[in-house]
Amino acid sequence: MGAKSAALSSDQDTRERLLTEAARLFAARGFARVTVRDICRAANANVAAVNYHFQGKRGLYDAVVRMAIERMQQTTEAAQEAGRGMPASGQLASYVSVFLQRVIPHRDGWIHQLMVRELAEPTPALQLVVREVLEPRARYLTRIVASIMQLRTDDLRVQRAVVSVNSQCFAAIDSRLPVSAFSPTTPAGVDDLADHIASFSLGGIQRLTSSPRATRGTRPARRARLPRRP
Amino acid sequence: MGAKSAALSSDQDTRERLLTEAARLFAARGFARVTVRDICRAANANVAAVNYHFQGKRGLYDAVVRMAIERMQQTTEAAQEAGRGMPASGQLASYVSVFLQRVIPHRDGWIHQLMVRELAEPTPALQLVVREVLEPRARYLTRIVASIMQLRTDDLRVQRAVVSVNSQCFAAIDSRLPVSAFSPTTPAGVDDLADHIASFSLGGIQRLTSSPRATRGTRPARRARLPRRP
DNA sequence: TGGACATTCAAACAGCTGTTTAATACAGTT
DNA sequence: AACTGTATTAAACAGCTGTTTGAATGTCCA
Repeated sequence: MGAKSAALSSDQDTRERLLTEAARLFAARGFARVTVRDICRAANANVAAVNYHFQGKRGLYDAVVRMAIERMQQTTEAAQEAGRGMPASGQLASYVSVFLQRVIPHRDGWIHQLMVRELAEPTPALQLVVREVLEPRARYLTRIVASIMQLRTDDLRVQRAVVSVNSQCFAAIDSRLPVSAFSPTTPAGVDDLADHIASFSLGGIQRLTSSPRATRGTRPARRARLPRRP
Repeated sequence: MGAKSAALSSDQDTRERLLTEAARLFAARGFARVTVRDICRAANANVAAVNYHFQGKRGLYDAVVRMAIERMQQTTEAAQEAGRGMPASGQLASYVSVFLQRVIPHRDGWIHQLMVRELAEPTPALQLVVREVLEPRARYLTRIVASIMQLRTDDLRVQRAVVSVNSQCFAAIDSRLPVSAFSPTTPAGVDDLADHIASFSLGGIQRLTSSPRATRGTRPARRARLPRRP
């Protein structure tokens, strides 16, 4: 290989520097708002380097997404590992906790910023993320919830409960809205939040299980037919 | 006014046509991926029309966002109206139901597509959306939840519960992921989903209320000042 | 050494971007 | 009739976009 071995701009080679800076920039500003020249300037590389190493801007982006997927898979694995041997409700709490502890603080930030953007303007890469990360996580959670509710994993009530849990986790990740008491700053705060989500969710699941339909006595009458515009 | 009265391309004038097509396109593809020329072609208008009527692309986008805000405020109002006179738990269910019924089906789709994109790459307009739509909704929900839990509205447990409820509603809106049993197609399906979210949430709230201390030793504490960002 | 190879570089390319311009058309008023 | 202000138009503008080029590097192995 013809690397310049040492000296000069950095100790990692150009390809790696491009990858690092591209991840940071794509996450921070989105695919369309980052120019190849931005990335190359940040990575101390020539404009042509992106095309040389990644066959274009899109190729570089795909490489970044693939990098993100790997990291997310590690998180999935860790979250499952932490609950091994526990009862289902403990696994749920454990999953939520590990998930938040890993994702909220530290510097994994760029990954989820990137994912949020990818969801907003999906590229072919999104399909890969869904299959390799999101679906496995959902399957794992589904097994847990089904176990708690003592229902089949393909029961609609189970699948809805899973989404209810998942959506809370995602809300905790979204740093998009400045609002929300869902943005803890300390590790203890993250633990607190994880406890809340797990507890809230277990309560919700319990309610669904005990009364497959309807709410306590406080049925909201029959639904007021909504008027209003088409 | 110097409109061509009738005939020709359409019966609404250029300004309105631009607004309509811009809303559709911005929602479908995002701000950066829509060109002024795209919009003008779709609206049968000249390229310069955008600058003439809206002082530029950004001005047109702002106008679209303002349009979206108005519609969303109507939804907020309707959701609150529907629960008037009910007990708090009924108001919660009612809020969720009206919210979903209005947002999920039919052709309000562009509004929330637009919001998702705005969240992903915020413009100065986002601040307006937060203040005029999101915060009022959150305040209303907060009053309801606080009433159910019999706690102050500024109690951290209340605010977290509100986010838990809200995040489920947002998940139901997000049509971004093909996945999820959260994507009903019929009005009855929407009702079902609304029931689920309301029920799940009431269960979660109940659990939080009955066990003030979380599942672990961590204390929800008395009104820990909410961690504001520096 | 000298050729083979991978990598970097400055420069140029073609294309699209939002915006401006200056000319024109047309309704209503005087 | 001429004047006025609004609205539309085709054409051009300046700037940035991702990508390509062809020459110049440096490194390794025969």
